[in-house]
Amino acid sequence: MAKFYITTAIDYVNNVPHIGTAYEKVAADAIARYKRLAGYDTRFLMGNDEHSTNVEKAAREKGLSPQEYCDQMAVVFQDVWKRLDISYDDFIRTTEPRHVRGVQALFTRINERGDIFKGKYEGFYCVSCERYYLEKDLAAGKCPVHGTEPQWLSEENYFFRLSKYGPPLLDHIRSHPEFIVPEIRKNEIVNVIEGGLEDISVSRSSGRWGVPLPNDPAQTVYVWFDALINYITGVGYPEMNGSFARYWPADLHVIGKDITRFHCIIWPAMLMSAGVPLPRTVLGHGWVHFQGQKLSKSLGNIVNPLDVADKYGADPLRYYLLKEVPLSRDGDFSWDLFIDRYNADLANDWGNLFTRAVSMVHRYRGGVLARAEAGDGLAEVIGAAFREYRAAFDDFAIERGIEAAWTIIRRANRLVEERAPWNLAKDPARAGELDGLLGTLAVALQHTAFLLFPIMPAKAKLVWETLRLTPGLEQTRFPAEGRLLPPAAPGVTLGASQPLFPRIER
RNA sequence: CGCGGGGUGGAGCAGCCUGGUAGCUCGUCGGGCUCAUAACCCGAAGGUCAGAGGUUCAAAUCCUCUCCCCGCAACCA
Repeated sequence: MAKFYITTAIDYVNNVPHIGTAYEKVAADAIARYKRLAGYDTRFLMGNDEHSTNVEKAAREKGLSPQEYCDQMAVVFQDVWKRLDISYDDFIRTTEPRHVRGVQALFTRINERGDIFKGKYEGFYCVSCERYYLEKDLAAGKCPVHGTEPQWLSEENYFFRLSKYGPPLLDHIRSHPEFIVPEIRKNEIVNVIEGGLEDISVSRSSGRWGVPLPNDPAQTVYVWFDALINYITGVGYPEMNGSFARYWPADLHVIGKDITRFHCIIWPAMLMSAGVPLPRTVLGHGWVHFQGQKLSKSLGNIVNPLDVADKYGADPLRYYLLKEVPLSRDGDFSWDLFIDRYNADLANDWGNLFTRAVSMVHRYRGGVLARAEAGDGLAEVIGAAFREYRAAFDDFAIERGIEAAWTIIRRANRLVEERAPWNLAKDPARAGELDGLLGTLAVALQHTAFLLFPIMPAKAKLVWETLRLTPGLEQTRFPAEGRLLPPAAPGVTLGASQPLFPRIER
C-alpha cells in the first residue's frame, strides 16, 4: 500500500492556539483524511516546539519549571486539536527523549560531514528581546522594541555551512517542480537563494533550555535547528528501520508562509548534509485575517477557534476555513461571513437536503428505503464530482473539492422539485417512481457524506449512520473510477431525520 | 526607481498564461412549490472589468505609464 506522510509546523508553546494555527491543522487534517479515503497508509504528525529561552521565560513568569510549563501547554494544545477533530497519528514534543536523541544524532552526522564549524557570533544584543540586532535595525542605536541600549556581545557558536548548499538547493527546486507550492512561494525562495546564502549559527551558549550539543554540552542547539528535526524524529530517526524506513521522506509539510525559508532552505540543506532524502513537498499556506486585518496581539483581534467550535460546532468552523481560505492565498474570517456560509451552505443546502430526504422516507415509507440506486442521471453527476474532487485535493485546492461535492447537493435538491415526490405519494400507481427517487436521494446523500468526511467528519458520520451504511465511513475507500460506493442494503430502516445544522438566527 | 500580492455588478471570488458575446457563490427583487431548518426550485435587475495610452479586425485578457489598497519591524501560522 502506498504511504503518505504529512506534517504541520510544530507550535511554539508561548501562546495558546488561535484561529490561524487552527487553520493549518484543519487543512492538514482534511488532506490526511482524504489520503486515508484514497487508500494511502497515512501518517499525520503534529507536535509542540518546547525549547528556547522564550519558553523558559514564560515558564518562570508563571512560577513553573520549563518542563512543567511545557507539560501543561501540551495538554492545552492537544485538547484544542481533539475538539477540532484533528486526526493526528502522533504528537511529538521537542523535549521528549526520542526527539533529543534524534537531534543529537543528526547534529553529529552533519558535524561528521564537515558542515559544522566554530565561529564567533557578535552583535548588538537586546537582553529583553533575547536576540541580536543588526546595526541598521536599531532605532537610533536603541532596541526598536524596548528602546533600551543593546549590549555588544560576542560569543563562540557553532555554525552550519549553509552557504555551500545554495547551488544544490536550486538544482533540487528546479528538478522537482512540486517541491515548493504554491508557485509564489517557490519564486520567493529561489530569489533568496540566488541572492546568496550565509552560514548560520546553530547553537547558543546562553540559555540552558534546549538540546545540549553532543560535542560541546555547554551549548544548546538553536531552536530552529532543533525544531525542524521533529519531522524525522517523529518517525523514529535515528532508528533507520521501522517507521522511518516506512514513512520518510515526508510527502507534505504544511506550514505558514512566514517559515517557508526555514523549510525550503535550511531544512533541506541539513538533510542534504546528513545524507537524508528531502521531503517531497512543502506547502506554505497564507494567513487567516480577521475582518480584513492581520491577526495580532497588539490589535487584540485574536480569535480563539474554540469560541467558534463551542458555539456552532467544529464542523462549521472547519468548513468555513477550508471553503473560504484557499491554501494558496490569504483569507478572511468574520462572524458575518461565517454565519452567511453556515446558513446558506450548511443549513440550507446540505442540511436541508438531508432532512427533507430522510423525512420523506419516514413520512411516505415508514422509514424503509426500498432500494438505493442512482436514477435521473445522478450517477454521472457523482462521477464528475468525484473526478473533480480528487483532482482538486491532489492540487491542495480543497475549496474546489468542496465545490465539487456541492454539485451533487444542488442536483439532488433540484431533483426533488422536478419529481415532486409529494405528488407521487398521492398516486399509488407511481409508488415505484417514488421509491426510485428516494433511493436516488439516499445515494446522493451517501456520496456527499463521503466527500465531505475530510471536511466535516462529525456531520458526515451522522449522515452516514442515519443512512445505515456499512461498513463505517472510516473503513470506506474511494470506488474505482466510474463506479459508485456500495449502496445501502435494500429495505433498511433509516435513522431519524434531524436538522444537521440548525439555522443561526441573527 | 526596494520586494511582492491585489484592484472585475452591493459582498467575496473566477476568468488574464493559450486575446473573440463578462462567469460563480452570497445578497436584492419577482414567481413557483410545500417533503424540509420560512428551507428548496425557477426567473430578473445590477458591471465604464481602478484610470490613461498603445498593439490588434478584436483586450478584463498582451505592452507602457499613472492612481489606490494590503503584506514585507514586533507578538504571530
